[in-house]
Amino acid sequence: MPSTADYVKIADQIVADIQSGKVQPGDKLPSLAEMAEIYGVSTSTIQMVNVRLLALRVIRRHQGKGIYATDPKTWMREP
Amino acid sequence: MPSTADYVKIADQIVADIQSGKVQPGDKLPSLAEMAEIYGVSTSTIQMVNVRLLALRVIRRHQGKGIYATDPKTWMREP
DNA sequence: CCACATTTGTCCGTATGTATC
DNA sequence: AGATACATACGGACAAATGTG
Repeated sequence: MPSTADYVKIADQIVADIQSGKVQPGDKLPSLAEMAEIYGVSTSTIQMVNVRLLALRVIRRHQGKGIYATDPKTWMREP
Repeated sequence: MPSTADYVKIADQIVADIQSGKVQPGDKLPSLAEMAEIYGVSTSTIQMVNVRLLALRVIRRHQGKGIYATDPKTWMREP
């Protein structure tokens, strides 16, 4: 049984939080350091989460400001 | 002008190579070490490329074997 | 305008694990 | 058993953007 990687699990969790409305589009997510603390991983792992979520357009990053949730309507989806 | 990151440029180039037919679905891509050599970056950067391309389903990775191109018809796309 | 702290952005090197050949 | 190759995670270094004082 191939267990899912931490960075995929964390990314999926964030996706679920936005889809459920727990996190609203435009909301600022915790900082890199805070997320590393929350999920018990390094900031490097959180960066992989961000690369994944950015490719899917689930988040937008603004250097020096923060990371923000987008509208699920704009997400990438299967063909 | 925001300069694009290396890992995004490399990922986009691989996407273009598949879309143009230069790389066919099912083709094996160069190994991590070879790609790092080809593009003049570290294997860590190539891993970021893979995280991005995997999220978009442009590649499939098979541990111990290699990395393979998928059919563009199965890629993620905008809504 | 300048100095500083905070935060994200990118890249690198390394260690360890797992799958394949 | 050994070599090769991908998979994941970590820590560090430096840059760039922002906000505050």
